[in-house]
Amino acid sequence: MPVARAETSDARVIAHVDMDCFYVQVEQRKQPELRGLPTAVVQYNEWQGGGLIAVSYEARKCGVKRSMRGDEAKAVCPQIQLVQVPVARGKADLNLYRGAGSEVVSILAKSGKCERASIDEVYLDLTDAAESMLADAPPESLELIDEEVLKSHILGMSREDGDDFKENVRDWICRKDADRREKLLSCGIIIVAELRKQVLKETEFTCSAGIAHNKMLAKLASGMNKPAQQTVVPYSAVQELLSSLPIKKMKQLGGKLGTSLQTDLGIDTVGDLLQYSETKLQEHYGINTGTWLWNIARGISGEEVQGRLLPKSHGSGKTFPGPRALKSLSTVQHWLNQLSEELSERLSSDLEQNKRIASTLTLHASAFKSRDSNSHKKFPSKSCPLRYGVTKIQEDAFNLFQAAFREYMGPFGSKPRGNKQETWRITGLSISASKIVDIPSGTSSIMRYFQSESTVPSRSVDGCVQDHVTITPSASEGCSEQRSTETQAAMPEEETGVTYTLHNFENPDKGIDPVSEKDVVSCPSNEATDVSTQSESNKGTQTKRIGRKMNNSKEKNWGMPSIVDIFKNYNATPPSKQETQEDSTVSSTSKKAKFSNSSHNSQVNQEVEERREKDWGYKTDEIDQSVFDELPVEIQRELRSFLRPNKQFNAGKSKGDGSTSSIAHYFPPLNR
DNA sequence: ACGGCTCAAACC
DNA sequence: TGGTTTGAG
Repeated sequence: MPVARAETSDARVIAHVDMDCFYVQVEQRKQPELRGLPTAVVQYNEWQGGGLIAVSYEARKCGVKRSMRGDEAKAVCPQIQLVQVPVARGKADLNLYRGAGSEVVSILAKSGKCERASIDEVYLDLTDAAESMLADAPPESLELIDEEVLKSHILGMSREDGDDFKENVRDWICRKDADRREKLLSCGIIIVAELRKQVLKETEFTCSAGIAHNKMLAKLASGMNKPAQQTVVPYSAVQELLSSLPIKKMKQLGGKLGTSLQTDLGIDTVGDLLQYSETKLQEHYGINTGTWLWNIARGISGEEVQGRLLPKSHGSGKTFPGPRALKSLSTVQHWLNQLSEELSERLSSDLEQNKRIASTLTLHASAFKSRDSNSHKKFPSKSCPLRYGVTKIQEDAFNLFQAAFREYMGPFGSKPRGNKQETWRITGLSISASKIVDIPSGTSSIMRYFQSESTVPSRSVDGCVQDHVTITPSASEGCSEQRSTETQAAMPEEETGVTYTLHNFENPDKGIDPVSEKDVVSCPSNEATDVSTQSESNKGTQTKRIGRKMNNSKEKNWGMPSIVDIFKNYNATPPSKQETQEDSTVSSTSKKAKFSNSSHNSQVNQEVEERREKDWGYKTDEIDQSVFDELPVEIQRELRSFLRPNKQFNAGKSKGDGSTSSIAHYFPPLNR
C-alpha cells in the first residue's frame, strides 16, 4: 500500500514548540514580582472583570480556567494576580506579545527550517540537523546527556518514577539497536532540549515541545506535558497514541468537520476512523478531505514546515458587542481611524524591520439590521490597494466601509420607506493588510520613500476628512482623553446631534444602475461619500467620477501601489496583462499629486482620466517613463537596477515560496 | 447578539 | 479573482 509506505518512510524530524501561557510569561518578565504567583492576563475590564486570555499554571491549579471572567477567577482564586492587556487607541494592543514572540522565533530559526505558526507557536524541521548529529556525534557515543534531555517524555516508554525514569530515557536515547528513524528522533530530542534551554536563557520564557516525524504528531505531543517539558512520539507509539484519542483533539477536527464525523458517522476516536475505507471517507467529505482523514488516522501527514518567520498579514479589529454596537457613521469612522492608526504603525514597523510592503487593504465588518426582513444578510468584505500613510488608510478604510455598507443595505436602503428609519448596528470592525512582499535588496531609498509616505501627513484632502470627523458632535463630546485604561468608554456611542440615515450614501447625481453600482463597489475612493464628514473638494470630484462608465469591467487601480505592483511582478510572474502597465501609469499621476502639495483634486482627477485612456493597452514590457519621472532620482536609479536584470528570468513559478503567486490587481481608477 | 483579537488556508 | 468560511490560538 503506497500511502502506508509513505508513513514509515517519513524520516523527518519535526518539532513543535509551544510557549507556556505566553502572555502571562511576558507580563511576568516585565513584572518579576509576579513570578510564581497565580497570574492571569485579562483583556478589558468593563464587564465582570474582563475576559482571561492567559492563565498561569499556578492559577490553573486553583481552578482558574481560560474563558472565565476576571471576577470569576477572583472568586475561585482570591490571590490571583490579574494583569491587563495593554490598551492603545481604545483597543487591545498586542505588540508587546508580538515582539516577545519574535524574540523566540529568532532564536529557534537558527537551527533549521522554521515556521511561525502563531504568536507563540513554532514548527521546526530539524531533519538536517538531526542527520548531521547522527553522522558526527550520535547519541550512543555521548557519555554525558543533559538533564533537560533526560526529563523528556517518550511515548510508549514504561512509566517508572524517579531516577529510574531518567535512566530509561537515557537508555532509549542511546540505544544502539534502534532503527534509523528512532535515532534521528533521539537527535531531535537533544537538539530541542538545547534549544529550549537557549530560549529560556535568552528570553526568560519557558516552553514545551513535541518531537515527531510530522507536524501533526509533533503538535499533538507538545501539548501532552506542560509546562516546560518535551514529549517525543516514536513511530512505534503512533498507533496506541491515536487509537484512543478523541477525534476532536486532532488539529483540524475541532470544529464542524469533527462534529460531523461524530454525529454522521459515529466516529469518536481516531481509532474509530481507521474502520473507514478511503473511498468511503471520500464519498462523505470529498476527495481531498477524505484522503486526508484516511491518512491522519494512521498518523500520516506530509505537511511541510513552511520556512516563514513573519506573518503574511496584519490586522486590527475590534468588536462592539451588545449595547456598544455602533449606530452612527461618525462613530464607525472614528473607530476605523483608530484601527487605521494601529495598522499603519505596524506596517511601518514591518517596513523598517523586515523591508516588506503590503499591497492590499481589506475591511471586514459585522452588522445586523433589526427591522428589516433580511436582517441576516452578511456584511460583505471589501478590499482595495493599500496606500501607505495613516490618513490614506483611514480614508480608504472608510470608503471601503461605505461601499460594503451600501451593498449591505441594498438599493432601497437610501430612502427610508414609510418615514421609518432602518435600524442598523455595527457589531465589529476590522481592517487588515495583506499581500506583503519583500523589497528587493539594495533598494534602500525605495524604503525611505515608503517610510516618508507613511510618516508625512499629506495635507491635501486627506487631512480634512479626519479633522472634520473629530469635530463631529458625537465624536468630540465626552471624548475625555485617556482618562484611564478603560478606553472602552472613551468613545461615546450615543448620537448627540446628527443622525445619519441611509440617504447619506446616495449619490445625488447618480441613477443607480447595476453597472455603475458595481463599479462603485470596487472603487471605494470614488465612492460618493456624501456624508457630512466629507470634504467639499472630495465631494465634487467623486460625484463626477461616479457617473463615468468604464469601458472595461476589469478596471483597476488608484494611487500609490504602483511601486508595489512592480515589486510583485519582480517577485512573481511576468506581467503579461496590460493591467500592470495601467497601474504604473495611473499611479504616476497620483504621485505627481503628492509631490506638488497643492494638488487640486478635480484637476488631477481629470488628468488621470486622460492619461488612463491615452495609455490604454500599453505593452507591459516597458515601464512607462512617466513612472520614473515622478519619482525621486535615486529611486529611479534603484528601480532600474533591480528591474533590468530580472526581466528575463521570472517565468518559472517558484512554488516553494508561498508568496509568489501571480497577482494581477484589478483596481478602480483613481480619484485624485 | 459577551470571549476579544489575530492569523492562515481552503473553497468557490 | 476577491470574498467567504472554517479553524486555530
